[in-house]
Amino acid sequence: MSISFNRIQRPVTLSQEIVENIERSILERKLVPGQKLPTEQELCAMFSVSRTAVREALRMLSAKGLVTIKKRSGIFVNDMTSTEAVSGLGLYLELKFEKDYILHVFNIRQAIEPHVCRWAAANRSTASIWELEKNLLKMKDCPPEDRETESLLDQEFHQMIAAASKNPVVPLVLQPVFSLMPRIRAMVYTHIPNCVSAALEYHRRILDAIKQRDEEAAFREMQIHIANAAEQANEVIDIIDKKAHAQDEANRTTVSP
Amino acid sequence: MSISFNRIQRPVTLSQEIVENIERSILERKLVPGQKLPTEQELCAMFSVSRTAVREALRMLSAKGLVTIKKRSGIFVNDMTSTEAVSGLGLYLELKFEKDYILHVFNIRQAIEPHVCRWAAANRSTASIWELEKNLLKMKDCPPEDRETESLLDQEFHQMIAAASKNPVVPLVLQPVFSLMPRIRAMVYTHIPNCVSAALEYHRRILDAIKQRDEEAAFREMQIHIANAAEQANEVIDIIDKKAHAQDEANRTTVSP
DNA sequence: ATGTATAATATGTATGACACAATAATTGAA
DNA sequence: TTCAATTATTGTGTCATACATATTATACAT
Repeated sequence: MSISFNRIQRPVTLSQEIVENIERSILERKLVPGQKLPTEQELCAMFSVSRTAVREALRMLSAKGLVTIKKRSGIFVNDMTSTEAVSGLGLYLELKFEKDYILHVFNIRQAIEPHVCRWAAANRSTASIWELEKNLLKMKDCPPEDRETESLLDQEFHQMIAAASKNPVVPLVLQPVFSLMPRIRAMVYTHIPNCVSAALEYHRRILDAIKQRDEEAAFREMQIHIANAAEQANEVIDIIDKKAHAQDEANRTTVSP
Repeated sequence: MSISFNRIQRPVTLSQEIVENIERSILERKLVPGQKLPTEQELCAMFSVSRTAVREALRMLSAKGLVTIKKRSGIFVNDMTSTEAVSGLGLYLELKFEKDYILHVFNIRQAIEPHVCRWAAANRSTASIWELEKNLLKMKDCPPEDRETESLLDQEFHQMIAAASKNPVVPLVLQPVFSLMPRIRAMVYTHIPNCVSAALEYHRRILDAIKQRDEEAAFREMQIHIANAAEQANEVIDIIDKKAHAQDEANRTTVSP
């Protein structure tokens, strides 16, 4: 392995320095969420730099999700949500995704989600039960051919359980999984166009367990649900591999007759 | 609860549009990592906008980690790493951290890491074994009073196991956990200044299991290791709570004599 | 071929200007 | 006096221009 050195960028740009400065202020709670920052002009004066530098710094901060720029109104410290915090993940996975992520994702789901479900059973509020019931109703009313909606509801169900666990780190941990699922589902549907979803029944049993605060049942039912989904995913992988293989054969025969 | 709607910012700024445009090109692989983008001037011409708009767009893209701006040289499409992808997480957790995250993090670690360790035992390469051995040696040589280094090595060990699992989603999933651990460790050390770490022994047993490809043992040993760490963490929580309580009492008596 | 000096290039920063929407201030009506 | 409509002000969005300075390429000398 040949190591490589990165170029040394000695003098940081002004805008970066401004970014770091403001970022530090936010981290140190000198600037609190919702608070309005000084105007561009004032910032220019404070840092003794041009508006160019200040504006570029503010754009970077907004791209990072630390501030919100309200057009022609002002710059405000943003109350970062977990969703924004992991927004970069979506882009990353969009770029790096490949088909064997399907198995990897399901392995992880099998490991984590039953536990999360148990915690949900232990800590769920009545409000979350209500939300989950609503979700189930919507799924019941969803026409079987409307895959789009069904996927959304399925995802929502699992995310609501993550929230119901009352462990604030769980949604962060599961974010990569949830980011990848739409793509995985799309792949499943393109290769098994007329697969039938049994999500509704599984969700019903899971919700019942959570409702009754039956931690063991919640764990078990979620385990069963994910195992079933994983099985489906495995079938898809097989089909994709077979198709790829067939394609390969076809190519070989045409290339070297 | 009165809901509130956020203002709709219809006319997106020019720089935003440019960002979306270039972002799309990167996502569609029209621009590949390492590739140099046109110069600012050329981009101005292509989009028919001022240099201001282009520059602000480029700054946002660089803040998002999609491009790297080399000073006075050019703008290059960045090959996003998973670390960059979740860089926003660090900021978020810095802002949101509170003491009960300790328990939440350990709950999650108990749920996930044994599984990850099992996968590592199944899929580990000889290279990863070597790396893990090196880590263990360094930890053995680490003086017990050097908490800083020990923490780093401990974290490294767990991250290396995550990598050894050969599941590319695992490091992403565990990122929030690893982001929080330094802070948690710092808290432990401030409240139990002379606690003694038994990490070395546990790590030894874990590595042995992985080396022998003994999946069950790997699972079990990691489970034991994390359970032990969680126990310590619980003690710390107790101590903190007691201190807080004592402080509370003190305040009460001084305020209302 | 290697190293140095020069020129061309691209980004970094500053300044000034103006459009336009959002807010604040003012005015007018009930 | 209170509320609504109008006007004024403010602050951001965008453009144009200029120059500084570091990087890269070119040419030249050794």
